[in-house]
Amino acid sequence: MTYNIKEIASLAGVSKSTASRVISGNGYASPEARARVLEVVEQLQYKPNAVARAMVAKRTNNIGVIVFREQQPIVSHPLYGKLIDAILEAAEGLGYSVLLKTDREMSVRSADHMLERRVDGLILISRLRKNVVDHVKKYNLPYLMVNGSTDDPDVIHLVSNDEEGGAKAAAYLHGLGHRRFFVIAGPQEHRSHHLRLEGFKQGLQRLGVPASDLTVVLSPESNLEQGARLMAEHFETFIGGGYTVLFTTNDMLALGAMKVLLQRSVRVPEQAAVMGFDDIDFAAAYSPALTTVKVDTNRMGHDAVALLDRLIHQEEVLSKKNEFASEILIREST
Amino acid sequence: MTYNIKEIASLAGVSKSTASRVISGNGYASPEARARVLEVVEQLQYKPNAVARAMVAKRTNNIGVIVFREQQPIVSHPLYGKLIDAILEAAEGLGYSVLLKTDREMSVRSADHMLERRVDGLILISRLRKNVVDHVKKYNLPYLMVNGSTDDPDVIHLVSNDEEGGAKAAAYLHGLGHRRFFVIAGPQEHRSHHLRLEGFKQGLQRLGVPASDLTVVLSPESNLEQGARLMAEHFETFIGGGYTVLFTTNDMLALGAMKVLLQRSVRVPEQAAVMGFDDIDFAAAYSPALTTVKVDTNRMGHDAVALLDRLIHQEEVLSKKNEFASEILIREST
DNA sequence: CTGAAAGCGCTTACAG
DNA sequence: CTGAAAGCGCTTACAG
Repeated sequence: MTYNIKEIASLAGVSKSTASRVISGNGYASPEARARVLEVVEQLQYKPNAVARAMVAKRTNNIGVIVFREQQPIVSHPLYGKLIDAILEAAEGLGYSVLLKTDREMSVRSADHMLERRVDGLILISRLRKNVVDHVKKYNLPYLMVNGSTDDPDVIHLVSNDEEGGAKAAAYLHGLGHRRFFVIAGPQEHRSHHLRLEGFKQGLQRLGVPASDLTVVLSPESNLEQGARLMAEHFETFIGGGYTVLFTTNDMLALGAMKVLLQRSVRVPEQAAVMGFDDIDFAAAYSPALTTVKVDTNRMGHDAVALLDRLIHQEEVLSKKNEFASEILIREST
Repeated sequence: MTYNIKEIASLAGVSKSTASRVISGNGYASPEARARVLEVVEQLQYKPNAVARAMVAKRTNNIGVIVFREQQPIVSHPLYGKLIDAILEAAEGLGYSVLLKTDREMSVRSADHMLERRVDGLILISRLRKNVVDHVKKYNLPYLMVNGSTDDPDVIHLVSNDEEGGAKAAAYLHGLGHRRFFVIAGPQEHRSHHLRLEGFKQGLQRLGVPASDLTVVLSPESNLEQGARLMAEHFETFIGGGYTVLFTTNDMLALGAMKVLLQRSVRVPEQAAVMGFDDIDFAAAYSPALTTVKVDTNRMGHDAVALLDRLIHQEEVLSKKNEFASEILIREST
C-alpha cells in the first residue's frame, strides 16, 4: 500500500501544510505536531512521492547518463563500466539518482527521452554526433561530455590526455631499445584513438625514428576480436619485418592481438613487447600482465558528476576542457 | 527554453484539452486542430513533461535496477555488466527507462529511493539480504530477483542452473581422465557459488570419485585477486598433491588462479586443466582460452525485463523460479 | 506556529 | 469534435 500526504496529515491530526513542513524539513512546526507526524510516517512507512515533489520543485534530482556506442559491449565495456561505477557512486553521494541509457543508433532520441523526463543534467559518454550536442544545447539543460570529441568551444568535456600518453608510450618503448614499431590503432574518428596514435607517431618522430620503422594498421572497431583478427592477418609482416613492439590504442586491441602472438609461440616480452592503453582490469590479470597507459576513469567519473552538479547549481565552471593526465604502468609484457 | 502544454495550446489556438489529445494521441481531434497543434509542437520542439504525465498516470515508465555488491567491480563486473546491457536493451524495447543504483551497504535505502521515485517495477540483482525483499514486499510494487538467492516461495527469481552446471563440469573433466580435483570456490553465502560447488561435488561422487581426491579451498571474494592469492598460497599442495584439475566457481577466480599457474611455468592444459564458470568476455580472450560453463546473461536480462513487464501489467506469471540451462564451452585450458 | 489556497504540467471524464 | 473543470501529490507564499 502506498499513502499520500493527505492521509498522513489527517491521521496525525494536522493539515497537509504542516505535514509537508515536517516531512520535507522546510518551515516551522511545533514539537508536538512534528512528533505526531513523524510517528505516523514511521508507522505507515510513508514514502513521499518524488514525482510530485519534482513537479513543484521543477527539479527531479535525477541525472541522465547516455553511452553512445554502436556495438556491444557498452555497459559491459571494461572502460565504460568503470566510468559508470564511478558516476553512480559520485551521484549517490550528491543525492542524485541516475537514468542510464545506451544509444546504438547514435541518434537524438535518447537525449529526447532524458529531456522529457526532465533530468537535472546530462552526461554524454563516448563518441557522439555533433547534432546530438546541438540538439541538447537548444534546451537549457546542463550537460557535459566524457571521453568524446568535439570542436565546439562551448562544450564542457572531460578527456584523458591521450596525445601525451601516446608520446610517453613511444618514449618508454624507445628507451627500452626498440627500433621498429608496429601499431594497431582503433577507429580514427574517435578522438582517443586518433590522438593516441598521433601522440605515439610524434613521440617517435621526435626521437628520430624514421617513418619507415613504423607500421600502422587501422582497426574498424576497438575490441578483442579485431585485435586478434588484425594481428593474425599481419603476422608474417610483423615477424618477418623485424618489429619488436606492438603498441595499440587500447587494451582490448592489445589483449586480442597478444593472444595471437602467444598462440603462435611468440615470447612476450622477449621477442615482442606489447603495450596497450586504458588499464582495464584484465590488463593486469593477463599473463603476461599488460604494460599500458592508465586512464583514471574513477576520477573522471567523480569529476564529471561534481562538475555537472556545479552546472546544475549555476556555479561558475572554470574550464571547458578538463584533461586527465595519463600515466605509464609498466608490467610484464614489455 | 522549455514550453508547457498551455503555451502550445494557445499558440495553436485550441484548448489545453485538445492539445493534450493530439499530443498524447488519446481522444478525438479534428484534422485541422491536429495539424495546427502538431505544427507548433514541431516548431517549438516541444517535449511533453514526463513528470507531469507520470503524476496523473500513476505510472512513470521507469524501472529500477539495483545491484547489490559490497565490492567493486559492480557495474564493471564482467557478468553484471552484460546483464545490465541486456536489461537496458530490453527495457528500451518495451518503452521503459531505467534508474540504476548500486548498493554496497546491502541496505534497504536504495530500495527506498526507488520506491520514492515511484518506479513501475524493480529488478534486484545479486546477493541481497532477506530484509530487503521483505521491505519491498510491503509496498505493492512489482519486483523480481536476478542471480540472487532466496528461500521465500513468493519471490519471482531468475537464476542459472548452477547445480547442473557444476555436475556437468565434473562429468566433463572426469571424462577427460582426470582423477584428482582442486577447487577454489567463491563465497558460499552466495547461491551461485554454493550450488556450483555442490553440483561439482555431487557430480564427482556419482562418478565414484572418493572425497579424498577432491580438495576445496574457499575464497572470501570472487575476484581475480583472490583467485591469484589462493592459488599462490596453495601452490605446493596443488603441484605436490597430484592434482591435474583446477575448477573454480567463476571465471574471475579461474583467470586469477591460472595466471599464477602460468607464471610458475605450469603448462595449461598439459599439466593442469583449468575450468571456470560464467563465460565472461575475457574467458575466451585469455591465452589459453578458458573452458567454462556458460550462463546466458543476455537471455536472462531480456527475460527479467519481459517478466517484470508482465508483472507490471498484472498478467499472470507462470512460475516463480526461472532457471536457465548452463552449457559447457570447451576451449583451450582443458 | 498553522491551515486554506493556489499552483507545478499534465490527462480525463463530462457536458455541450 | 471541443473546452471547462477537477484532480494527480506535493510545496510554498500568505494571512491569521
